[in-house]
Amino acid sequence: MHEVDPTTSATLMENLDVARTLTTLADLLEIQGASPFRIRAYRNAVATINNLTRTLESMVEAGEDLTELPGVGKSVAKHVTELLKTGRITRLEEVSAEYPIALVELVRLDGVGPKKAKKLFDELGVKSVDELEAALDTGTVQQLGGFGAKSADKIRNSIDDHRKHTGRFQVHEAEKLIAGLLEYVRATPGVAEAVVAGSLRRRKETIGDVDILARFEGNGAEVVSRFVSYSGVARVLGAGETKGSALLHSGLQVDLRVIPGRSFGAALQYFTGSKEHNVSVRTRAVRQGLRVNEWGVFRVPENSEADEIGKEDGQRLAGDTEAEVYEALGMAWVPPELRENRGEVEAAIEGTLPELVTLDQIRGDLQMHSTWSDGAASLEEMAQACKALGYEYIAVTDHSQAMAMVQGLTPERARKQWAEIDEVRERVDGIEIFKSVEIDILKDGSLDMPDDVLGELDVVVISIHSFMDMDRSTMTDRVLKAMAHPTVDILAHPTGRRINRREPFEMDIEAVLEAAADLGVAVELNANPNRLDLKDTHVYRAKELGVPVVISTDAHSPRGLADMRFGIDQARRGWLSAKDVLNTRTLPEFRSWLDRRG
DNA sequence: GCCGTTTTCGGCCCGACTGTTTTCAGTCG
Repeated sequence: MHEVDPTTSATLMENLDVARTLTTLADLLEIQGASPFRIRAYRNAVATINNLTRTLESMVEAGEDLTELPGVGKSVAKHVTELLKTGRITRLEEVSAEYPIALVELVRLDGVGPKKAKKLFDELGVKSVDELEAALDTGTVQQLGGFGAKSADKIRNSIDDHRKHTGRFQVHEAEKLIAGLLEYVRATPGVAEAVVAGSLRRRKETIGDVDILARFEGNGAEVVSRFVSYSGVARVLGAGETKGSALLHSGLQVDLRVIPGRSFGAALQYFTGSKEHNVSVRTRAVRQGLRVNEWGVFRVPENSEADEIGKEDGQRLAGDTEAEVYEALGMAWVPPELRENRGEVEAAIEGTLPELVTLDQIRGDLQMHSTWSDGAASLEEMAQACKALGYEYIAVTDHSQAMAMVQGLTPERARKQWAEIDEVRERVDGIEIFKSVEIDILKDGSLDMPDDVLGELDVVVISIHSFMDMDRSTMTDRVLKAMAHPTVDILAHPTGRRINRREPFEMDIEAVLEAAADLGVAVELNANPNRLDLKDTHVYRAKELGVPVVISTDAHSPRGLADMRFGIDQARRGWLSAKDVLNTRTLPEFRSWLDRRG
C-alpha cells in the first residue's frame, strides 16, 4: 500500500484508502454521538465501495455521477471527490479537531464501543491504547461511572489480544483450528447436530471468528458450559444459556449458539450472515408485514406492539429449515457464498440466482509444478495424482528461466521436458498432459521464452514474479503488453497478492480484465488458499465481461492438488457457473478453445 | 446520510449477554 501524500494534487488513491478514511469518519462521528442512522449510511457507502471492481478515481475522472452507486448520496459523493482531489476531507478534519483520530483505535478493542471511548476521552483525556493502559494501571478508569473492576479486566485482556493478534485467519487455517472443537461439540449429550455458520460457511477468504450452531432441546447452559471447558480454550469471553464465547489458544474466537430444533433453520440463516445480507432480507420482510429473527419468520399483526412478536408460535410462518425461511419471504434459497448483499437478494426474488459451479464439475488442472522446477513430485507422479482425481486433462507448468533460483526452464530444458511428457503420455493413459510453461512476464512486459517455443506449447500461461512494486500505470502497461502476445492463453495469479502477507500489485485490474475480454485471454483464479487470486469481486467482473476463468491449484506436490476446493469456494463467491469456468469443459471443448485463434 | 410498492418526509433489522444497574445502557454479532 502506498502512502497518501496530501501535498500533491494528483493523489493516487485506492478504493481501500477511501473506504478506510470514510470508516474513520464514521467511527469518529459515532464517538461524537451523531445519529446512528447517519453512521449506518456512511458504513453502507463503505460496503458499496468495497464491492467495486473499478477505482473511484477512474469513475470521477470519467465524470461519472457517484450518487448512482447504492448508498452513496450527495454528501458521501462530495467527501469522496474531495478526498481524491486533495487527499483530505474537510468534515473529517472538523470532527477530528474535537475527537482525535487515534480514538478509533480504542473502539477496535473488545468491550470498548463509541460511548466508552467518548467517556474515556472526555473525562480522562485518554486517546490511544497506550494511554488507556496507563489509565488502567493508575486505577482511574475503574472510578468512572459505568466502568468497574470487571470491565477494567476485560479491557486489559482486549489490549493484550489486540497486540498479539490483529490479523484475520485464512479460511483453511480456521477450518483446521476448529475441527477438533466441532467434533467435541457434536459429542455433547443431547446435541443432535452442530454446524458452522458465519463467514466460514460463506467461505470468505479470511475469517474473524467462527460461529458454531448446536441443535439442542432444553436448557442450553450445560451445553455452553461444556463448550467453554474444552481443552483448546484459552479464555472464556462469555457463557449464558443460549450463547458461549471463547478464545482458543491460537487466538481464534469461537462463538457457540444453542438452538432448539424448531428454530434451527432460522438461526442458521441468521448467524450465517452476512450482516449486510440479513439487513437486506429483513428490510424486505418488514415491507411484507413480517419479522425475521433467529427464532423464525413471524407475521406482525395489525395494531400490535412490535415488542410482543417473538417466539410465540401463533404468528410463526417458518423456522425449521433455511429453505423454508427464504420461501416464507418469497425468495429462493440463497447459497451461503452469495450472501454478501451484492444483488443476491434481488436475484433470489426474481428467480435469477446462478447455478454455482461445483468441485465435481472440474475436469482439469491447468497450473502445477514438477521436479523440473520447484515442484516436489515428478511429472509422472503429478499426472497419476490428477488421473486419480478423475481429471481428463492437465497442464504441467514449470517455471521459465527468469526464475533461476528454482531452475526455471530454458528453451533447451523445455524441449527435454516435452520428450518426457511424450513418454509419460505413453505410460499414463486416460488423461491428456498438455505441454505448458508458467512463463514470467519480464520487467518490460516481454515474455521469458522465445517465440518459437511459445508457438509449440499447447497452453501458454503467463505471470509476474519480479519487480512487483512498480507504479500503477507502468505495471498495467507491462501486463497489457504481455497479454497482447498472440500465443497467450491464461494470465495466472493476476494481482500477485498473498493473503495477510503481500498486497496485490498496484494495477488497473479493470483495464486488465477488459483487455482479456478483447484478446480472448483467460484469467486464472489461483486456488491456493494463500493466494485466491483473483478475488471474488474480480471474478464476478470477469464473468460480467465474458472473460473465461480458469481455476488452478498451482500445486507443487500431489497434495497441493486438493486445494482446488478453495478455488471453487472463491468462484462461487464470484457468482460463477460451470459455463464461466474454462476447466469444466470436456477435453474436446477445451481443445477447441485452445484453437480459438485458428 | 440515504432512500422511495409508505416517494421529498419520516422512517431506517434484531436480539443476547454483560456489568453496573435498582430498571437498563453499552456492546456485539
